[in-house]
Amino acid sequence: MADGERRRLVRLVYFGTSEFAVPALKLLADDIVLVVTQPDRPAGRGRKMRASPVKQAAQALGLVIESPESAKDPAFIARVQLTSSDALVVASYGQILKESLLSAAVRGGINLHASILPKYRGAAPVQRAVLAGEQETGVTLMQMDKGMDTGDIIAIERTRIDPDESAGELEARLAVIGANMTKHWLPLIVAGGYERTPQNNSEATLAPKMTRDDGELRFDTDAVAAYNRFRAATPRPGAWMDTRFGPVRTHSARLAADLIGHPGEVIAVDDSGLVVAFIAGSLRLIEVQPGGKSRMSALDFANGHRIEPGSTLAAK
RNA sequence: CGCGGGAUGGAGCAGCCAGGUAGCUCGUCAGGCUCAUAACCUGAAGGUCGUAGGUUCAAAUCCUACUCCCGCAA
Repeated sequence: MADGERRRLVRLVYFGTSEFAVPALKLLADDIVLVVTQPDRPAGRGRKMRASPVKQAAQALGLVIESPESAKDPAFIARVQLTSSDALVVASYGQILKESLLSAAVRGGINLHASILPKYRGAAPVQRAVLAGEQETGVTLMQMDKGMDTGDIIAIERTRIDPDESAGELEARLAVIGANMTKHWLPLIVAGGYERTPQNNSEATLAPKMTRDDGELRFDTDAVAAYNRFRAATPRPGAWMDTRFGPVRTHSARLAADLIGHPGEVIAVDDSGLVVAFIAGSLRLIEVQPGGKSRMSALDFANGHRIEPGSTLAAK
């Protein structure tokens, strides 16, 4: 019954933490001898301990799980060496892997990254690409080295970014694309016959983690930029506006480029939402969430606060 | 015990601080207007004011406990 005792043609150690790493985990599960993910952390209201998405998925698959506080821990590295695996597959794990750890597997560390490297190296490649208004992105499979997302490229798969796609939706798509790509390439990698192309470091850009402040939609910014920001911050860390009713989260919105008004001005209120002006255009708010309340349609929000066209949402 | 907001007809809110006829914007239903309408006009239905206790002649409103929801911070 013990999965670890079944004879395997390919032996993988899988490093991952976030939702992005789940599809590949499921696709490769038959070859995985050990899953490594970040330890449970207090999260959410009441600071209850919460397991990472990868941990939850791994548990459901009945896989062996390790959650070292630090991946640099010599004892942990020793355990990875004992798995005598072919490769370490890494997807949004959240910690730097030392060279001594990477060398614990025959083919070293193989990383799945959600951008077209060398663009958007770092923690938030999908969100940053959407924020920048990119029309195309992709996933890269690469040979890990000691740097952050600097290793040699093995394969890249590109995809178009839909103009209305949120970072969350895009990331889910990329996760599936990346999972299939990894599944396809891994046998070739394990066999050893694969080409690597060094990254052009002069074209590299960084994609640091998005903070709550990165999600603020300011009325005095360009409507297109604000819409990109909304898409980039959805669902995390969340887009919000500072209004005269306090902070209001924006869960769903669309660009209304042809509706012009003073920044913060309410252009229209109807069944299709609440249109508020930015610079050179507007956003149609569809679903919002005032502080301390549940999410609601923008129309309900407008009804409750008697928001009428011509008034402003801007904080004084 | 991390900080804080909230619970009022189907939805979103006001009323509470200075206890004493349940209000607003929508939705729903009926009728009217119109070639017609998701538009407009008129009318109607619909609430044990989160739960349990307490104070009071009287509690949505004051006091206590509890349940549930949410924002922030991590």
